[in-house]
Amino acid sequence: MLTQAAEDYLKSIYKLQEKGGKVSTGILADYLNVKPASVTGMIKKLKSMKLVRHERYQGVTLTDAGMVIALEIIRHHRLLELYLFKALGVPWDGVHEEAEKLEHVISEDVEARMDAFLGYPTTDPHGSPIPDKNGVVLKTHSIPMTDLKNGQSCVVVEVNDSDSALLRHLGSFNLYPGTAFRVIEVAPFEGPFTIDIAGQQAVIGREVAKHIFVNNVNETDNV
Amino acid sequence: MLTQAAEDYLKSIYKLQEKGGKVSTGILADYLNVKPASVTGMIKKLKSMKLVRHERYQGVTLTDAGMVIALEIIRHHRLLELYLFKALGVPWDGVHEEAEKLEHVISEDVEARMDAFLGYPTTDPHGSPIPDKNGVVLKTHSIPMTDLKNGQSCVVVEVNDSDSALLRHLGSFNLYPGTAFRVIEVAPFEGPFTIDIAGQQAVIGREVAKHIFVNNVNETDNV
DNA sequence: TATATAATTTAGTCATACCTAAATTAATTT
DNA sequence: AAATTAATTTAGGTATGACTAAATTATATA
Repeated sequence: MLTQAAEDYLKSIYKLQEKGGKVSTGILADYLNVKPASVTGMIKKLKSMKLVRHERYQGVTLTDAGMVIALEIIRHHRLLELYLFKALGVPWDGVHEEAEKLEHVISEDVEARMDAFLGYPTTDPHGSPIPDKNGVVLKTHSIPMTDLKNGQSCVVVEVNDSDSALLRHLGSFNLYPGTAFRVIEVAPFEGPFTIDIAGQQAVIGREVAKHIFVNNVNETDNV
Repeated sequence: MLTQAAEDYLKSIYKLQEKGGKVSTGILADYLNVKPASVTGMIKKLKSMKLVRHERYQGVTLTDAGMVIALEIIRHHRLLELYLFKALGVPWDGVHEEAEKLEHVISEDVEARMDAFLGYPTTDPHGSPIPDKNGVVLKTHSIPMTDLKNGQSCVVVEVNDSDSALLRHLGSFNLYPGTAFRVIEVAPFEGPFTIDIAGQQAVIGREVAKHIFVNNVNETDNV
C-alpha cells in the first residue's frame, strides 16, 4: 500500500499533466503547498517504485502503473464528492475538502456500493468526469468561458473545484454544470461578462470566468 | 489536531478502562498490536498534553479532556458503522474495519448529516451505545450469555464487534441485537449452549458465548 | 530475606515526509 | 561568451511513531 502523501503526489502529477505542459518540481511544489526540495525527495521514491519517469531538471511523467493509481484516487475522490452531495446533502463548495481526506481510506467495497447507489454516474458535482473502474475517463469537449463572445449561448460543463469561495459565488447564480446561459455583454480581452441565466442577469468577472468551462456554444437571437 | 495514533490510544484506553481494571502498558500494547515500549512513549506524549494520568508502573487513566476526545472518536466510529450498515448495506461483519479508518477523517458536519439521516440512533449494529454529541453514553444492563442457565430466555443486547469471523458466525444464526432466544440445554461451567431462536435450534460454544451480552432474562415454559 | 520472574521504562534505531540552507545546473540577459 | 537569475538538487536536520535490546522496578517464590 502507498502512503497518503505518495497518492497525493501521483494525483497531482496527473492533474498537472492533463492541464498540459511538463510537470516541474516547482509547479508540483506550489500545487501541493510543499517546498521544491521535498518534491525532489518524493519523486525519487516514486521513481524507485516505477510509478513516475524523471530526468534531472526535466520534470516528471506518470508511468502506466502510476497512471492507474492516480486514476483510482481520482475516481475515489469524485465518487465521494458526488455521494456526499447527493446522499448527505453536503453543499457543493464543501465536498472537495471532505473527499480529499476520505479518498485515501475508503475501501473498494464501499466505493462500489456508493457507485451503485448513485447509478454509476460519469461526472462529479463540479462536472469533472469520474473515471470508471478500469480507469477510462470520458473526455468532454469544453472551452473556457473567457473565449465566449457577445450573444453566444452555452451550457456549463465543468467548474474548478478547489476554491470553495468561488463555488459559493457560482452557486448564488445557479451556475452549476448543466446550467445554460447567454452572454449579453463583454468587451474583448478585458472586463467582466454580463450574462443571462434563465432570465436572471449576472455579472461574472474574468478571473472567475477562467474557472468555468462550457460547451454547446451557439449564436442565439436576442430576446 | 491530534494524530491518528494518539486518537487510537485514547479510544483504546477508554475501552479497556470500561472493561474494568487498571490499564497497564502491556495490556494496551496487546490491544493495539504494538510493543510495550512504544506504548510508554505515546503515554508520555499524551500525559504532556494532559489527556491521561500516569504514574510509572501504575497504569494509565483518561483525564476529563482525554475522555471527551475518546468519546468523540467512539461516537464517530459507531455512527459510521451504523451508517455503512443501513445506508450502504455493508455487512455487519465488515463495518468495524471500515469505520476504523474513517473515524479519524470524518468531519463534524458529515457526522451530523449521517446522524440526522439515521434518526439520531442510540446503538450501532453490534448493540454498542453511540455517545451523543455531548459525550453522554446510555448504559445498558446486560450479562454475558455464559451466565445463562437451562430454560432461561433473553434478548441479545450487544456482541463483540472486533472479530469479523465471529460476527459472520452469529449472523448465520440471526443472533443480532434485538434477537430473542431460549437456552434449551447447557452443562454448568462447561460445554456448549443449545438454544432456540425463533423455532430454530443452534449450538453456541462457550468461547463464542463469552462475546454475546443479553438482558430481559426470564424463566419460560418449555414449548 | 534473597532470588527468580514478570512488567515497565530507557536508550538508541529506523522509515516517512517534511523543512532550511547551500550547491549545482539551466536559462536569460548583456 | 560571461554573468546574472531562476530552477532544481543535495545535504543535513526535525517530528512522529514504530522497533529492539538493555536496564530498571515490582512481584512472587523459595
